[in-house]
Amino acid sequence: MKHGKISNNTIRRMPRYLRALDELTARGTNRVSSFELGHILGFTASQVRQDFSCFGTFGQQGYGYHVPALREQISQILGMHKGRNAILIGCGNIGKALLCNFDFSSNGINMLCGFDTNPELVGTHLNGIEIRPVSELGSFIADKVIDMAVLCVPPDSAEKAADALNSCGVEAIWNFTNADISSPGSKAVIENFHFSDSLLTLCYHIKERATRC
Amino acid sequence: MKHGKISNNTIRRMPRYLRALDELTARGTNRVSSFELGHILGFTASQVRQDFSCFGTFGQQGYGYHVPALREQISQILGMHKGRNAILIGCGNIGKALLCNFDFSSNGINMLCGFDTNPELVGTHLNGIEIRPVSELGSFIADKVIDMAVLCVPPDSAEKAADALNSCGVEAIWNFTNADISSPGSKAVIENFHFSDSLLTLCYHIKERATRC
DNA sequence: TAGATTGTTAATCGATTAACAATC
DNA sequence: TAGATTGTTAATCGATTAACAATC
Repeated sequence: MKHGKISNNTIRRMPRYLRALDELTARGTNRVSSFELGHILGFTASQVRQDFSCFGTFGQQGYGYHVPALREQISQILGMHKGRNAILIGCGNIGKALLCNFDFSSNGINMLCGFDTNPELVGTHLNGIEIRPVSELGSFIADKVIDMAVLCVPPDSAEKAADALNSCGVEAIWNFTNADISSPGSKAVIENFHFSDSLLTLCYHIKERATRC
Repeated sequence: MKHGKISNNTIRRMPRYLRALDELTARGTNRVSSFELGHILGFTASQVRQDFSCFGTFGQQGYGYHVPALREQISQILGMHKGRNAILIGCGNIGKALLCNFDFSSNGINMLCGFDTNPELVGTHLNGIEIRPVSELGSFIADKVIDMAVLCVPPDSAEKAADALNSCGVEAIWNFTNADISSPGSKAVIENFHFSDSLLTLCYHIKERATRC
């Protein structure tokens, strides 16, 4: 699978292709053209082909793309078969909702355990996942490969928690703290998930629409 | 406040400026240059000035920007003072976490009530917000202005729920269903919040990093 | 074979960066 | 006044779209 530097826009479109392909599979569709796939997602056929061509050649001239094969290719591109180990820090409302609700395993993630400072939570299980005391974080990570930490602590503890994870050698942080964590020496990849950024964007569009009418 | 067509990238940067300004305020900083503000967020000074210039002139030559004034301007741009009315559909784990956890009011949103089909939830309150039966959705909306619906139903009910909201004249949908809702006749603005898209992007970066080493 | 559709190269469009006169 | 920093225009860079030869 060739590739040089892939643009961020292209990378962010890959999970959307995956979702569209799953939808097509659910409908029993076996074959799709770049035009049709683009149409589902609101992209041009050109863009679809351009995106895929960054990673290799997955289609067939005159035919299009075989849905199950393309889905598999994209899932490879995204590294979904790697069985990444993850932990979750901060088992308050959001952390709890993620542990109980989000299907980590179908996205290729093994959620090993949660961590919290609250003694009432420590020792309990959420959706079969044990909650451990944050004090054990270092020793827990020490003898394992932890690819990802899902960070759900309150905003004011975010920076400190991120530093701790960085020094433990965690590869990636999925940041739900609503604080920007930008530890200067940070080596981990950070994916920020800011609820209010998304909400405020929506508010802007509501306002714009109102002033146009 | 002049403006023509603002690029999507610029709009999505506005909430981040807001967050950076709140951080500066918390530190007691009263004045900031485009360079400093950009530095916090990883943008160039040029980009910061270019972004703001889409909406007007908020700075002062030789001085920079007055932090509280700029914050207020951005909050105006985003329409945060409008007191938008919102409802939440689907009070399962994610819906519940949002109702209990997310500070709607500090983002200028009045969360009026939740809706669910589960008779055990109907009539209860979450964080002081009443849960009503979905059957009452139409009549509830009928005599009010509902600017936004936060959609937290299971993926397979997403399309149907979105259609219902559309026909009630809801302006905007904040979509947490992990399904793409793209009702062709849809007039509402839709902001998708897909957990797995974000997670898979992170997985990609982990994989890339691993293959580079 | 004729029709369809790919992968890729070239053209266009838009967004970011650089430069600089204006001015606080 | 001298220094700093804006707002804006011009230059560059990158991403999207269009076109088309290759070929299933």
